[in-house]
Amino acid sequence: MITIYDIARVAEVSAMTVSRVINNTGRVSDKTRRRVRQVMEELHYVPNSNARSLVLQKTNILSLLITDITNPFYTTLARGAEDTAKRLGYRLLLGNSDEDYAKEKDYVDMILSTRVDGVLFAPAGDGSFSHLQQLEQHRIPFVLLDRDVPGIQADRIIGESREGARRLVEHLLELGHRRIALLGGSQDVSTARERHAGYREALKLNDVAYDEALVLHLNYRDGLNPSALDHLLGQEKPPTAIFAANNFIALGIIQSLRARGLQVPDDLSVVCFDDLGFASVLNPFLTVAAQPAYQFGVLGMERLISLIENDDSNGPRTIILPSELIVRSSSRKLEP
Amino acid sequence: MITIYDIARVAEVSAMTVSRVINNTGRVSDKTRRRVRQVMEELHYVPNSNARSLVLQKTNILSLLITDITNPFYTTLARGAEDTAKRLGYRLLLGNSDEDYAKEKDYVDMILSTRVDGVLFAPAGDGSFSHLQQLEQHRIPFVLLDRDVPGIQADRIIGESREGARRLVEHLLELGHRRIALLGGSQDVSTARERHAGYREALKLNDVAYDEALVLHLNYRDGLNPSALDHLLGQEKPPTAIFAANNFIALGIIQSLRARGLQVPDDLSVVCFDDLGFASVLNPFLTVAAQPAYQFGVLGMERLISLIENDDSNGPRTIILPSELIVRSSSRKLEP
DNA sequence: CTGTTAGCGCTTTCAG
DNA sequence: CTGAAAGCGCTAACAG
Repeated sequence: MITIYDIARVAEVSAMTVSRVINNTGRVSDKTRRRVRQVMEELHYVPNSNARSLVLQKTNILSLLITDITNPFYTTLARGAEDTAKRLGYRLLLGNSDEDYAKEKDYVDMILSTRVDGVLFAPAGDGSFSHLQQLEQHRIPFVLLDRDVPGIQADRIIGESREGARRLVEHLLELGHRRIALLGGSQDVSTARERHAGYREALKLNDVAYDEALVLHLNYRDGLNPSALDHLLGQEKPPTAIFAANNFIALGIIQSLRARGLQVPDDLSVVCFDDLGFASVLNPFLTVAAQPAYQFGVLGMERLISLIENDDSNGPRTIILPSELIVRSSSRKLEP
Repeated sequence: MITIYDIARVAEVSAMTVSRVINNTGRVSDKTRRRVRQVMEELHYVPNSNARSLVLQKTNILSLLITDITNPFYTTLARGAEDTAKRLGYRLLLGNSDEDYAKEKDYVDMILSTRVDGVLFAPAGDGSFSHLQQLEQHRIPFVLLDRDVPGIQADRIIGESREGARRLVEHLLELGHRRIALLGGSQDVSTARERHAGYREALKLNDVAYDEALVLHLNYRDGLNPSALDHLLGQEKPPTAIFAANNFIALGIIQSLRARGLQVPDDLSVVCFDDLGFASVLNPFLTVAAQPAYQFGVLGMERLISLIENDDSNGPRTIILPSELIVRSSSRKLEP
């Protein structure tokens, strides 16, 4: 591996001068600068950023931690984050926690030992608290993405989960539905709680009683098991519509319904939070509250970098991104 | 930031002993080991992997370079790569070239300066040659993913593009189609060439003349512009079916067709290479040659790591992954 | 404008 | 079983 000393020797200058040329820092005569540059090219020199990081105490690496690399919401977000990191001159270390606290913990340890300059952190849930504390302890700047974690003071980019949920449910109410099931996420996750709250709010505003029998708390990745579905549909007054707290839960329930011969929206209407990316282009089917996933990534990354570079810390800032109600064909008017 | 010297001081040993405890190397008495461990915990010590990398000349970082982070083929692949890297104890630096040689070059420079231990490289095309040469020059092990680059000798994981294409076209031929258009990828990309070859092969085997007027070379990301489509459909004998060289080209053409009031498969059949992930679950519509994307990531990563750890270089090895023909409803029998 | 010295945090010798 | 010295590749601080 060739080092600045190698080019220093060949170019007949000191290593320091080479360093100056590389970083465009300090004054170097045009003549030596040119000579050094040429030798660097000839020897195919590439700076060693580990050595650089070690002395500068700055790695120029940022980490993006997401909970489900399969979900178009997060991949779109990742794209926004990646584009922005690249644009602003940072490298990106990717982590995928699979909604699993143990995996998340592993990544936090990796992140710590890598001495990344900052973390874009989509937490698995409230249990991420201790992981975020670790980051705080080590003074690693981070921005929370998509989900809030009680007890953590930090910059964050979050969606209007409650309002979005309310609008989705109100849409169903307007279509005449009164028995609306909520397939919610884990109560451990802030967005799931908010969407639950939005659901209740919509019912209340429209004088529809809240019925526990219509509410299930699931996992954003796995969805629903068959017997729970049996139970839900086997009630005296079964639901005529379903609000799924995210896209994957919706996909799961639609499949399960089909598997037992029920059609959407003919037999049940289904709406959900988060769009499906290009899948919705191919087949505009699901009625959704679409979040600006790409913007989550861009804004989060910009905020993180400004936090790092400008020590921009006049109190943590929260950016709230609205969602858009997109009515498609998975929801329909309830026949009397 | 706390270092081994800090814990050495508190534990009243030398830094070297601390290092030995961290790495479980050399002999250290149980008593000191325990004491050191305890101090590490108390002080929340986390090793600095930059310092470590610098002396060890090994970073434990691998890079995954893909060409389109939006495409489910690559995100699924990324998931396989990420899972495997984590399982085998490596960190993953992600890069997305957007099928753009300039961006790819930037990432290669980043990779070089990061001194990653290896690269999983899905090249943008034949023009990636010089980038791969750079890696060779710096003795960075890499595995080629999905696409081949003429002139580069390396391990690679590629799909059976030609056979997959042939089967898709034969499927259309069996349905009675004779005027089959190819919306191919750039001739700069090995998979596009192979799929083109498979298309010709299928026609030839079935005594159908190859007609240049039915063949377009596009970009895997962007697809087709409207005037080209006009031209294609405005021919004397327009196509009755379309073979799209990848999923995104297929999505684009289906949208364009819809935009001018044509229905798939009623007016034209459409088939393509690569599946659409969960989109196909929601709506099993497109007839495709599905590639085992996750396996691409897993096998590529395993191969790369074995290359690094076992210097497993009795000649580069090529792993060829088959694709599966999945017939769905976007292709149908041609009415006489 | 250019060079020397010291040190970032760690591990590899080599001694004890 | 434990420690001292040297160096990985680079840059900040200070001289000249």
